[in-house]
Amino acid sequence: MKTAVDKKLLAERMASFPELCLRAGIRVTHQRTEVYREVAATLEHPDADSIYRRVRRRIPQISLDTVYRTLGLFGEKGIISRVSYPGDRARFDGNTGQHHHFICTKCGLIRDFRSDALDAVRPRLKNVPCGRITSVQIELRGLCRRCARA
Amino acid sequence: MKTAVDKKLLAERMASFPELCLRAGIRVTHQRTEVYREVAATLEHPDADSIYRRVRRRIPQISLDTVYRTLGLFGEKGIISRVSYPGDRARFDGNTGQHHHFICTKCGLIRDFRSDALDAVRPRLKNVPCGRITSVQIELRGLCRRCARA
DNA sequence: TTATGTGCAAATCCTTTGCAAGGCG
DNA sequence: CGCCTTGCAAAGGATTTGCACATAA
Repeated sequence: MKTAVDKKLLAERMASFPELCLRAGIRVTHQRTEVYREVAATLEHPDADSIYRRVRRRIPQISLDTVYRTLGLFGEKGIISRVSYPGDRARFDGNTGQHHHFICTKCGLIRDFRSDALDAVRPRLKNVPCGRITSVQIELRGLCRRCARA
Repeated sequence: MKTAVDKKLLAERMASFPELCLRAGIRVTHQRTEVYREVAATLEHPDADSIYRRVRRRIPQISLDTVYRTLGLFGEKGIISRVSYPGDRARFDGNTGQHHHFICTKCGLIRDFRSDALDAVRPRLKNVPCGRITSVQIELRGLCRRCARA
């Protein structure tokens, strides 16, 4: 299964990183750049510890708490998004565009997907008895192909 | 805002509890009955500690870990459902039927809702490139009426 | 009676925080 | 240079676990 982001997309994301920081009013540091790179480079929705381990390959002396602080900050500023599922730790996603999630209930795999059919649901939500709606996200749960086979 | 489940619905849920345990292959105990009652009685999606505090009014000597174990077990067996949102602890919901969630991004309020329009989306998901889909859940994020006013 | 469930206490895991030193703008 | 960031170490909070006793079936 494909786990790495397309090389060109990654390059674009990395190129826009200083701009993202500027708009967010935060400084560009070596640590932040590498944390962003790891989140932006994978389709796997890694947790904080995985990111820590991967970033250490480039910055051996980085500390786990810096990774946590950085991820929390990025999440707050909308530079990445934060995802969480019952019984699981927080996970992070470099894809901040409109998308939905498929979650395998057996192995925990999370996969982004887009769907025009699903996006079309949005206008139908006028009659839902809530306040002001800012986002619509659909979660599909089930078994991924690999787990379905087993 | 309404926070308690309709009396009649609660009575039905309590009446079906022994049956639910039987099907799940677990024993009916005083503690489990009261933990279930608290989750089944509220629309508020309480966390483990709230449930602990409420159940203690009926069983003062119950321990927090029993509440955790019970909630975890109920979640596994599908007797209640477990919900979680980024940066928040686990929360529990006595409504196991098909429904969706509205989440207030400011105050954390979670509200169940049903929607035929949303349910209609389900058949359109054939072409989503995932494995076998067992549930479709839609999450609306935004501001609840109270927060929108402020 | 016998497998299950409970309470207690301690452990574990994830995450956050205070503070002094370092580095970006 | 001044404020923002980092690393370290320690704290914090939620949740889980081992074990002996209690209890539902």
